[in-house]
Formats: sequence, structure tokens, C-alpha cells
Amino acid sequence: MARHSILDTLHDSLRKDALEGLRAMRFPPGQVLFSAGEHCRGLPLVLDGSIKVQMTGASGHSIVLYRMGADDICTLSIGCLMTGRGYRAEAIVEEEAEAAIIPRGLFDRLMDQSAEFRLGIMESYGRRLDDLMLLVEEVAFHRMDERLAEWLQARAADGQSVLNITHQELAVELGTAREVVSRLLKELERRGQVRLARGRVELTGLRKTASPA
Amino acid sequence: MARHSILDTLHDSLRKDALEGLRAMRFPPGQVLFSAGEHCRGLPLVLDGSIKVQMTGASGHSIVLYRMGADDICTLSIGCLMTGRGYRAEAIVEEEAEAAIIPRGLFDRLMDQSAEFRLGIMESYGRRLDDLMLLVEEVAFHRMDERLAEWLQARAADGQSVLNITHQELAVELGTAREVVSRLLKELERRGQVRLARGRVELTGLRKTASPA
DNA sequence: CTGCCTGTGTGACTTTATCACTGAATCCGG
DNA sequence: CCGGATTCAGTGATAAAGTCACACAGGCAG
Repeated sequence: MARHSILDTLHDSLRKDALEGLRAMRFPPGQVLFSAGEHCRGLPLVLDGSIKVQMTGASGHSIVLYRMGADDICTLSIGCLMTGRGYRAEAIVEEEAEAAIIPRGLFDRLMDQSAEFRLGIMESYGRRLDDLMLLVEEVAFHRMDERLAEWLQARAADGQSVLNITHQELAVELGTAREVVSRLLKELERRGQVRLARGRVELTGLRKTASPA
Repeated sequence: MARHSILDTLHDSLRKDALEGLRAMRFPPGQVLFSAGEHCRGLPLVLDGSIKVQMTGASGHSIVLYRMGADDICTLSIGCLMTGRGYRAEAIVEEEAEAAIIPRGLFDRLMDQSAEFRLGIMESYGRRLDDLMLLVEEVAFHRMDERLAEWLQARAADGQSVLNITHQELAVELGTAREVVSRLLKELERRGQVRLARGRVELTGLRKTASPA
């Protein structure tokens, strides 16, 4: 059953119509929901799981732009839906996910008839713009070692202290090269802040590098 | 008289209401339309001129995110309007601009009553997301010398071959440090692609640096 | 066990960022 | 017109990050 907070805001009859027009689907980790160049067939609602959105540059390098989780809306799709252009990024399932697609016609109807739905869409758009602006700032001005440490710390804050991730995957998270990640991790290990193994990073005592600035 | 294509799409009675609720204002170059932290009082429509939107990082460095010109919509404001959060960026007039602000109430009414208006807003949002994604890719993966050359070339394509701009301003355009721009420009001058003077860059024979990759 | 594939480590070198200055051009008040 | 302040630009030294090339290690399939 498709459960998404933006549907809860709808009035009864409209919600009934909406739920009829949707069917939730499950996607396993690794599944590609859409990739660059593809066209958009509707607005995906993320019901559960975790999906990362990343793009690949001309150089062949990739960078993760943001993640979508339970109750998120794939706002990126709206632009494609409206302008008819293809996606510029790709979406890959990380943790098994459940999603439902709102077809174009239904989307238009919901936008027309529900102020609450519109509000939800606009809020989601605002958040995404914010995410991207922060990312630009981070990529343009922050040091790699700090970004890596912060990324790892964010995971630690989630309660995870052993990450099954390769240096290459970390490099894509940060938009840098694998070698750079390897070297920085090695440095963290020397300082006793992480322990490394093949495909694994264990967080031991991670703290901010004492940097002035 | 407020002329903006998104208003043209409105039906007669609605357009009349809209035009009554708006008053266009002129802003001189250098004028700050909004700055980081400020709250949003409505949706600005750009009628004419050129406005740049830039953000400043914790480091104190700034980067230009995108520009708005005639017939643009300041989509960034919608997110702020909807969530009530303050702006994260600032908008500065470059070429004398004319703009009108759609107050919150009128915006809601237009979104409610005009599918064309909604479409215009969504398209604008899509374009903005696209711009930012491209910017991320560029900042993360492109070499500075190429970015500088491309930026200059884009201006040359506009018909301008003498730019009145300082190295510092160019650095903000690209999100780098002034010294870096100075050195790269000097290198371009050595190759005879530009001629430099205080506050001035004259484009002579600019072409892509013969780079492999 | 033996390849084979994927992941990691590292040296050498280039590009970019940062810091600390110097000097040149312009502006402004008297 | 002069002198001082201010804004711009140039540059050396050094650190951080990206690139290229390659060695080697772990784990899996045959």
C-alpha cells in the first residue's frame, strides 16, 4: 500500500483517485531507477529505502548529488517532466527501496486541485535547491580531508561504525579521485582515527582535524 | 508596465488582477536585491536587466551560482517563501534591472487558478536545478584554465571583446582565488590570447587550450 | 593451485590553493 | 598639483589535490 505523507494531505475523494492511479514497486539495491539521457514518465514518490542521485562528468568522474529516503519526492523528475528534456543524472538504489510513480496526468490533476500537494512539491523543490547550493559551496571551498572526515562522521552519527564501502565509492561520494581517498584514509589510519581493510572502513576515534582557518 | 511572459499566459480576468497586484521597480547596478539570511517577501519576476546570484562560503570565498535575465523568475525565492527559511545566497544587480514582486497571496492564487502559470514555475525550477547540477560538475571536475577560457569565450560570443572586470570578480565567477586567476590570465597573455590592463581583459585570439584527455 | 578480477598503496609530477608580500594605478582631499 | 590612501595586479614559497603509471594483495572460479 502506497504510504507517502504528500498523499495524506489530499482530500478524501482525491486521495482515493490518487491511490488508484499508483502502484508501489520494490527495487533491490543496485537497481538503476533512471539514468542520464532517459526521459521521465512521471513523478516518483519514495516510500521507503534509500536512493542516491549522482551524475557523471565528461571526464568520466562521478559525484553523488544527494540522497532520497522515505517520504521524499524525486523533484528532479519534475523538471524533466515539464520540459521534456532527459535526465542529466542517474538514480541508484542503495538500500532496498519502495517507490510509486505518479503519471503525468495525475500529477497535473493533483497540482490543479490540491493546494497542499502544491505546497509539498514546492517545499521539496526548495530543499533540493538548497542541497545543491550547499554541495557547490562544499566542493568549491572545502578541503578534501575535512569533507572525508565529515562524511564518515555523518555515518558514525547514524550509529554505523563499520562501513562496507570501497575507496572508489567514497571518491564518488566526494567527487574526487580514488587515489586521493586512499591517501587521506591512510593518513587517518596513521592517526588512529580509522581502521582499514579491503572494502571496509571502521571508525574508531574520529574527530575534526585540528585546523585553524 | 510589468511585461513578463508568464503573465501573458494568464486568462484575461486573472491577468488583470495580477497586473494590479504588481508594481515594477528599477534597480541600479550594484544594488543588492536580497542577501543571505534575509526572508523572502514574494516571488520576484525579472522584467529586464541582469542579476547575478552568488553565495559566500564559511571560508569567506564566494561563487556565482547563476544569472537571471529578462523574463526570468527567481525560483530560488519560492523555496524560501514556502519553507520560511532565509535565503542562502545573495542577488546583486549587474546591468540596471527592472523587477516586480508577486506577493505570497497572489502567488498562491495564480498557482491555484492557472495551469499555465504552474507550468512556467515548474519549468523555471527545472532549469535552475539543471544549472546547479552543471555547476557542480564543472567545479568538481573541470580544470581552472579551461573554465576561465570558457567563461571569457562565452562573453566573446556575446559580442563583447573588452571586458571591464577585475581578477577578483573573475575569481568569484569561477569560485577560486584571485591569485589563481591572475596567474592563468598572465599565461593566456603570454600566449597572445588576451591583453591585460587594470580592471580590463581584452580578448584577442581565444581558443581552447590544446589539451588531450 | 592458478589465474583473474577487483581493490589498495605509492612514487612522480602537475595543477590549484594559500600565505605573504611587493609594487603599480587610481582616486581624493587639500 | 601633491601626497597619501585604496584598490588591483604580480609573484615566490609552500601545501593540498588531481593525474598517471604501475605494483601488489585478497578473494573467487575453474
